[in-house]
Amino acid sequence: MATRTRLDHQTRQHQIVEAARELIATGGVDSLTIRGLASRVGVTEAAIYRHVASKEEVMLLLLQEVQESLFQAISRATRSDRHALERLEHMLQLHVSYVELRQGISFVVIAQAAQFEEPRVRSAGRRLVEKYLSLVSEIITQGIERGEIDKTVSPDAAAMIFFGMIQSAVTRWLFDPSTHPLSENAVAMWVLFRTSLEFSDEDADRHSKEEGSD
Amino acid sequence: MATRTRLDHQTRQHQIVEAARELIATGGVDSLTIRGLASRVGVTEAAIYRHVASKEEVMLLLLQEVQESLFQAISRATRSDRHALERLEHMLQLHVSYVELRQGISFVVIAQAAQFEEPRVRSAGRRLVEKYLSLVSEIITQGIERGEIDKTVSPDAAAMIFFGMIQSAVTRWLFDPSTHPLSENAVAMWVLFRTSLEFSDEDADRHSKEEGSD
DNA sequence: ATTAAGTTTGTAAACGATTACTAACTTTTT
DNA sequence: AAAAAGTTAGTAATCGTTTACAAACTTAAT
Repeated sequence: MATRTRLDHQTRQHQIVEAARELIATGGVDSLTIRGLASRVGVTEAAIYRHVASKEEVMLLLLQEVQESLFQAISRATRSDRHALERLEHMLQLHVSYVELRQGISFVVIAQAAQFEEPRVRSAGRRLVEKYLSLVSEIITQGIERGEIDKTVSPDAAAMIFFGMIQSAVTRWLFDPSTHPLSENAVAMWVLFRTSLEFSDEDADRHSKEEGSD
Repeated sequence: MATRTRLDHQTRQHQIVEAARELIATGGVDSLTIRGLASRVGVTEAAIYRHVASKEEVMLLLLQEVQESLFQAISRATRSDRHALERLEHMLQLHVSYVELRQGISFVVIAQAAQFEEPRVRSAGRRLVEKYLSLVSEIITQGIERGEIDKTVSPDAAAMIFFGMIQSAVTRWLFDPSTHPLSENAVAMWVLFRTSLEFSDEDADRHSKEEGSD
């Protein structure tokens, strides 16, 4: 029988990133230390450096992991065969579930990256935010082209409001999760926000046309 | 003249809080250290403890200062003789100016307080957010009562979107101030968001006073 | 098949630097 | 004189990181 105790490099690195995520989730960014990582992974501090160059790299890997897992989580909402407003609502719901599952780690990591001095960490955080905004903005742009969203809507501004809705909901939720349920607040905001994306009643005849290719 | 030493004490304490603000503004929350405070105030580290019990108290005082200065900054927009939408727009503008002036420390401090373990710091941050939301919510409620805002609007949800707009604008701005001007993005979002507060065309009682000036 | 060399992954122990904070003493203010 | 506010000098603890070394496994040469 082969010995299973051996773990390859990538697995360990992944363990480290996961440990980083758990540390931050339970104790905030200040709880992310090499000692804490070592303790949680179950090895010595020096062993951490076998799989990671520095604490800064842990932060970069974590940022990368957050980006991948977040976009993975909301990917189901981006199928373009649905109505734009439905996609956005679904996306909001998936995003909220993701935040709850990961205990608001994305918010904390982004806020931390924004005050980092180190350019690589900063730009990793910046790219994450910009990529998210682009995704939302694209859905809205497509919705306008298809006549599902009012054409006077600025896609970029709408994307920022969408992102901001999640930020404000998470902020409140981080302070007091029990009295500020995430999905409840998110839904309440969405109900309001979607009215600004929908058509005014003046142009109501156009929205009922059948969708045609090209 | 026999000036009270207590007043001097408060002056020094105020210097310390201001130094804390500057440290965070330039280098993030990690830059807030007793050593850094002492260096900026121009005294030794031990002298800091003559006016402040602990670093935690610095954080509490800073939270308090942020709350006072923020509400001071936006107070001009809360005069109830104006149209609710005008008040909100003015408030957004004043808030944005405040963030620019203080280099976004309100955002940073709130995000930090949200991940603090210490209950006093946490609840100080929570109260700040809740007080802000209440203020916005009240303006909207008043606007509904006066018939200036659609009565189907949920004041609490609208307040959270309002708060979220600032958060998303500041987030982007912290990452890249030059390419994401704060007020520009804020105005773009406001233009969109206000449409969800205004009346639908169902009630043809057309209010033709957009500016409201006499 | 055995041996030799190389790689990977771990350890124990320490590194210098920095953290928040304190005790004891001196200076300044009232 | 007494209180307030400053200093010097130090604490123990923790930080990220490095060094020296060893066991385990892989590969190559004999």
